[in-house]
Amino acid sequence: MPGSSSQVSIEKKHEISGFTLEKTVKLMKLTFSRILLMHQYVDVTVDQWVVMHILCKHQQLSQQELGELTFKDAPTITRIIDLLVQKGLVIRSTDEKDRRRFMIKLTIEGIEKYRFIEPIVQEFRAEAYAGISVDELLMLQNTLNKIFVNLSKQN
Amino acid sequence: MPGSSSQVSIEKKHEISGFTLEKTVKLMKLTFSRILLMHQYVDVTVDQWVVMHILCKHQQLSQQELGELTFKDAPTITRIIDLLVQKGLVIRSTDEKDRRRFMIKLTIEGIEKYRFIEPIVQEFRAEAYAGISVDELLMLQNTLNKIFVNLSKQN
DNA sequence: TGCATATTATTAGTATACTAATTAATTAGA
DNA sequence: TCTAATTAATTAGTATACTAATAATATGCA
Repeated sequence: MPGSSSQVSIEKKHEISGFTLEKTVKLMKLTFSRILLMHQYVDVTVDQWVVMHILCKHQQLSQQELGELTFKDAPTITRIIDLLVQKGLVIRSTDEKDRRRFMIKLTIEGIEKYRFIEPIVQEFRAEAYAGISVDELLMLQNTLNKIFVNLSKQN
Repeated sequence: MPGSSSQVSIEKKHEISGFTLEKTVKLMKLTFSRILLMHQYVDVTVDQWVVMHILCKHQQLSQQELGELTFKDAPTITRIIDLLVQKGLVIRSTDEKDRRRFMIKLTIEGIEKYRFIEPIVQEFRAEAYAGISVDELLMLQNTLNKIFVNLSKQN
């Protein structure tokens, strides 16, 4: 019975909650965080590193741009930048064209620290994705993007 | 050249960071949280609801068991339970067999509230997973589990 | 041109996540 | 039986996420 089959599929579909997604992300972040902690030279958190990663890629960005690219809200960006400034890893300077805006960039020390951490990240990813083919990871990416797009329509 | 092909695949694999995973989870949680906020009767956060969900499924659990099943750490469980007790949604009672342990269960009100929220969750999931087949979601689940298992070996 | 509206960053408050430490209770082993 | 080791929950501290509000600045429109 086609209707019965469809009903079963819908119920099966709804069993798959965000729980698996969330706990996997949590474990990834937790593991990566612990790996960072093992290096004495490393004094940045996972999220601080994410910000540094984006800055290294783009050279200089406003806090707003940073927030968009890292998918973090403004107050959180402000706080992360505050901490990175304290650690001497980024510089916050005013934008000549807009006095409300700050431009953020990595210091020399920030770039060096980023470069030190990068291979650690690669190592971590190799472990996380061990035994998973590129095709499978691309499919994962694809499905996640579908979910993201679905929910972006809501916001 | 076989070596060259292998090298390209490895590089491609390492571009896929946890970023897509994390931002999707964040958007899911954020969207769900906003949907909950739209209902006046609902005064629980996403994470509080997750705890209630597990309690409804298992009737009564220790805090430790709750933490394991929700993948949350002990201090966080303590705080969430504190808030749920304040809201009159769960009861915390001592375990007769072990005086260090508390047993947690939903109140009548807690069960009612859970029942009220459940269809909201289903609705949310339907939106998040729109246009995604059951097979694709199962593959998603499968890949996530592989990552989880990979990293569980580290901890 | 002037003012209403929008924007950028910050502050404050609440909730959650993680580490470290502590206390009281339980377990394991000599 | 006694004690060292382990366990369950809590407290404290730091970091991040989200909402709401605010002040200063920029933009849009009459």
